[in-house]
Amino acid sequence: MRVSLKDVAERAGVSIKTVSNVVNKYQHVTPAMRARVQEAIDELGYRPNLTARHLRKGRTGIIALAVPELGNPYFAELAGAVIDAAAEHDFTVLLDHTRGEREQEVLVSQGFRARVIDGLILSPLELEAEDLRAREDDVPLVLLGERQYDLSYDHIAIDNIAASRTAVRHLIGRGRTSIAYLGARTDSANRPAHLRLQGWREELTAAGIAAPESLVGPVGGWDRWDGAKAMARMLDAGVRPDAVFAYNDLVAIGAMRVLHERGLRVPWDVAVVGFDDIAEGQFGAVTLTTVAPDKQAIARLAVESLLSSLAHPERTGGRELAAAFRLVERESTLGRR
Amino acid sequence: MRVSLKDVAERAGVSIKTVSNVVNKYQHVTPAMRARVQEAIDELGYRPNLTARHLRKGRTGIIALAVPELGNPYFAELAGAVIDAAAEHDFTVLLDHTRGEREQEVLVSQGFRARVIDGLILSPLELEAEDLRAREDDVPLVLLGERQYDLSYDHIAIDNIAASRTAVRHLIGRGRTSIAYLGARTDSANRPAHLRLQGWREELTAAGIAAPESLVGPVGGWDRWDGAKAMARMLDAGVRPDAVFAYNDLVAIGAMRVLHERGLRVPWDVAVVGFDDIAEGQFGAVTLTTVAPDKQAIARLAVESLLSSLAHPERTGGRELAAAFRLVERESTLGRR
DNA sequence: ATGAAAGCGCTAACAC
DNA sequence: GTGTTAGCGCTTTCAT
Repeated sequence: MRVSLKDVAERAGVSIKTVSNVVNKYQHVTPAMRARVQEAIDELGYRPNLTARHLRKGRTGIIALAVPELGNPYFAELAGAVIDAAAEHDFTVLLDHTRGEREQEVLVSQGFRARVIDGLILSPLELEAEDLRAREDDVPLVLLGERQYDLSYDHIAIDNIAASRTAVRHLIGRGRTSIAYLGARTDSANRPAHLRLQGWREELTAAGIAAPESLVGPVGGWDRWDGAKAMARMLDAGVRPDAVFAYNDLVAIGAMRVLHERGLRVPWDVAVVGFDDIAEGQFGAVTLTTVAPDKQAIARLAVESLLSSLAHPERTGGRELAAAFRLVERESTLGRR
Repeated sequence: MRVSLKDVAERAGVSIKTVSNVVNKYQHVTPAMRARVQEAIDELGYRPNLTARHLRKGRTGIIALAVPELGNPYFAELAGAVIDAAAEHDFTVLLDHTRGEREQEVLVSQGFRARVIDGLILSPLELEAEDLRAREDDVPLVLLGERQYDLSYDHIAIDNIAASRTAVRHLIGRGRTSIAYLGARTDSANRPAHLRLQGWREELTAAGIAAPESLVGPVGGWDRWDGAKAMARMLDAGVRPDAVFAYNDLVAIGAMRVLHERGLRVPWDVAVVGFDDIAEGQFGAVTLTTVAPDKQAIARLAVESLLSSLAHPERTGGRELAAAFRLVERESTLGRR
């Protein structure tokens, strides 16, 4: 069996408490005693049992992060940022993915997948407010992303409407007049993309440009293939926009592939703007202009929100925490020749 | 405070043991008793404290996965596969990243970053055999990837030499005669890419084709920018291969970008093969031919190896477990016009 | 089939 | 400054 505090105490001929004091770097221990205990620790190769410590303190030092899909570079990059932000506070991160399925998201929010955590950061896609209201788990929860629930949980996101308007404004500034939006979810249960769609509509309207439904491309998901299908469907319907604003970079990349296959040149024939600023957009034959959310800030805010909930359990959340974003201009929206 | 077994026992008017029996679905409990206890559980909203259970059982149900960088889609996709494989056995996954730095890898292997885990899956880049030999942590460890240490830890990888030879053979079969290898690490401490480089060399030699050092492109890392720099350097040196075999897809994508910028057309002027089969390779103006390791198999083997170590601690590892791979042919190696 | 009690390894009051 | 002890919530003999 592993060596415990007790073993070390016996070896050093002191009490358990003294060993504990040394291990926990307690101030008031005489140097001589510290040295003696340390020697016993080294000889026995003692390593504290964190599980026991956790049981005693009621904290595990682990927070969970649940995202829809690690295959989406945005979430993979975000996960990396969360791991770093958590490490700053000596927390480790348990990672889970939900495939963007409501059922999985409910399970995660209820703690059925990981129940040894001090807090949970969840990026929901399909989760409903009622699911959250029915939540029985008392582990602190922070929500990420477009969905807004107006419940007593902190919510971290960029201003999606403002970000979308910035993207569309950029396209308008480049002289585009027929700007499609790719990434609308039609099924009533899915509202995440609504803010970005709304921003697209608002900005076009403000500029006095038409925003017909024919320029709104529905998708079944938000991956590259979904973008490709949506773009193909729009073109097949005889709609030929001179610009595309996509829900995210993956959809944009899928759309660009189809435009390429159809002989439409980006940005000359069609300009494209994505959303997320995944590294992939910096490469390819045409680099991608995109809205870049500050992932580090999102990660930091999420972790800090959780830690503050841990420190002050009585303080209910419900805050809207906004992270910054910026538009990164690349080749996909260069001016026409 | 949270409700414990004791609270439920009092409410139901039974002993702790009986409640425990119900919670753990122990067979020999009378239906009536079970119902009574269950009622108390529901009323009080009891949820077992896993930390306490872990302390008692000496297991946490958590395994850790440490990869170099989540920003590399290969590792992100692999992480997703590991999470799924672990979930099959009711384990959750703690994720960490090392940035491919030896120091970080040592810390992780020693358990300094996460010490509440039942096992560790580590994908090292810079870690040395001596680091592993000096390892004091007794948590079961499984190694992933190209590096081979021949120590008493199970190691899971595809046959890198065979995979590389398959890729190079494919290029030769397409009529390419000047095939560059992009992704050699020159600093002596870094050998991960050696197997793939070796495969490249072996296959060319077997085909009677020259494999001059001028066709070996050194890199500082294995990201897109590294691939771009390496390709640019080679072209700047006046070397003009008609094919490129890259260490991984990211390097290949970086190289393709430079080829595009220089007006060299893929696959017509230069064919390109990558390694990893990340989703990104299926899109872009030119889709990428690549060696596809079976990520699900790798994840499954890693998790199973760990569980077997847990079940049989006496059995030392040291096995070489091979996962399958296949060549996925896409546009980047289509025949010449 | 159910109960009593010990103890996993640790921390934190409290005592000396 | 150091020792004693209770107890975190659970599982697990051992009784009954």
